[in-house]
Amino acid sequence: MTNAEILDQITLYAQLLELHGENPFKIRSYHYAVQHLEKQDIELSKLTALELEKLPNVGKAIAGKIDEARTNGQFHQLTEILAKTPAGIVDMLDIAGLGIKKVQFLWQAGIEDTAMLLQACEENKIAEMKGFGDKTQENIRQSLLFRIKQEGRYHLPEATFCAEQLEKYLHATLPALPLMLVGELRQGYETIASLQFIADLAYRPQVQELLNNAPFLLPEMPQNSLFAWAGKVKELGIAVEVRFVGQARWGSEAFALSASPKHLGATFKQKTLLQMAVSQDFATEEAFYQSLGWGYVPAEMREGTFELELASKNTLPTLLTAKDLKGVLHAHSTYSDGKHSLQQMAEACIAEGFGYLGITDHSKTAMYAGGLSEGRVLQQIAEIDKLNAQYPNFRIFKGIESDILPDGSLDYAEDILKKFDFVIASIHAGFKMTAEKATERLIKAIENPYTTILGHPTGRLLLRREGYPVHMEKVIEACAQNKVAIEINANAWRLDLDWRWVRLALEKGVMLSVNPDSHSKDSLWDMRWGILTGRKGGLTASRTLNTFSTESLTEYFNQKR
DNA sequence: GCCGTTTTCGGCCCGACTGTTTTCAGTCG
Repeated sequence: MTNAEILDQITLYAQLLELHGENPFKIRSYHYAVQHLEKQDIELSKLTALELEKLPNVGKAIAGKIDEARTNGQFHQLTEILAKTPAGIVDMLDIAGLGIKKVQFLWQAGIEDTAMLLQACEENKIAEMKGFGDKTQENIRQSLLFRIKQEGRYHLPEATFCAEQLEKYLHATLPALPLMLVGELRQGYETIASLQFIADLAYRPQVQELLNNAPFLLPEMPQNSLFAWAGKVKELGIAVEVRFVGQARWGSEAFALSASPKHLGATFKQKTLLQMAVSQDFATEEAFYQSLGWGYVPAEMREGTFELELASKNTLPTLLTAKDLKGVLHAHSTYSDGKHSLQQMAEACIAEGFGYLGITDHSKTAMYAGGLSEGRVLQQIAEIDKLNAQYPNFRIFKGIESDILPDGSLDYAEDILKKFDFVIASIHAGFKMTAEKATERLIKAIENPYTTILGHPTGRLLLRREGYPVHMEKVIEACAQNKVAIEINANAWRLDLDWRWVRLALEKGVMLSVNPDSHSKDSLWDMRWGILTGRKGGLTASRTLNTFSTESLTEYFNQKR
């Protein structure tokens, strides 16, 4: 059992205790324990019961629950309290804008699930309840509608994990099986509803047999069509489809299943691309594009927009790949809310073959994340100097993720700001803004001479909350004017800048930076999700800040300052 | 429930923001 799974159980238990009116101090100690354990670089499932008890903020009671959870899957106190709580109430705890107190109140009022809650909102009943009001009701309604819209969608890492699991599983028995990921995951969308593959038709009986017996899959009934296997991944529920295709038509089908409707519907000599592809047998997608006299369009780019013209003129760019990246910008350490020390982060980057790390802990306003006071900034800078002296072929850049304050200013005075090599400016609080206000706030931060990179421009959390509304054209224009790069925050919950804006940023001459926003050394390669996002928008290595060599990046930072 | 001790009970208690209120409760990062 992973740390996250164990800690999720403890957090849920604490929420339920609060819902049932337990002592607040007791509840707080569960939250404290989780908060501290999240930052510990240890594997909970590997510690002995005695070692667990010795951890800070963990005593006999919590150690016992962790121990039971990892052996039995769930500790019995959680099982019991869940049995006393309607499932719909537990579900409500996840809705943005609803905390324990409000859920408690709704429960007492007889509203026991989200369907009832939505209906009550539509009937204007929530606004009339004590402690609620028009705005709260509307916020709840919006959260519920957002959830409904996102239902059945998954973040890239979990979808990718399932896809890789399936590939490994089939190849374990059939190493030579031609199998290819197609569909939305291959196209690199920010969230995923289903996994699609094509497999060689000649292997159909064996593959169907294997899939029907896969311990992690649930076949759809009735099953076993002649051309496809359908089902879902048991635990996650994500849909899976494997289509059987002969080698002769492999390219035709791969193409038909790995492009957006607009790309498929684009016309070529009075026919759509889809018609062109399926009316003939193409063994490879390359052969299909060649038959049009076009360059090969990578699956991520097949959106039916700018790529069509570039393909027809054979001027498609060579897209960014993982091996182009020379370093990591935007990472946190134990100075703020990261899990690993500055030195551990640096050494993890060295181990991955990177040439530099731009460390960017939170700034002082981000109290909840242990943001750095001026004193701590100076301390960190001193440590960076010391470490840099130790590493001959590696460089730590002094950075900060500075909060953009409500008025658009940055978080430190000039004497501190000028000590950094670079500054990522991000909004972390005060999301309730009109698009005008948000745009103005961002532009003021972009115009600050110390801002090097604009961090996660909309603040969205995929499948969880919409970002603040932004007039993105204006923000991109301001970045172009002020030579500020824009981050593609590669955390799979963000992927912000959205790929739909990458092209405009490139056209305006804005540099992009694929940033992992790492809070531990294990998440440096979250950058892979950002690479996908960039590729969808046509991002190339030369326009990506962290493909620069250490020397070029130093020069870039110096010029900016 | 955890911690720390003047060692077995008493103290623990973020802070900005929002939307309710009419001085504050609830939420959230």
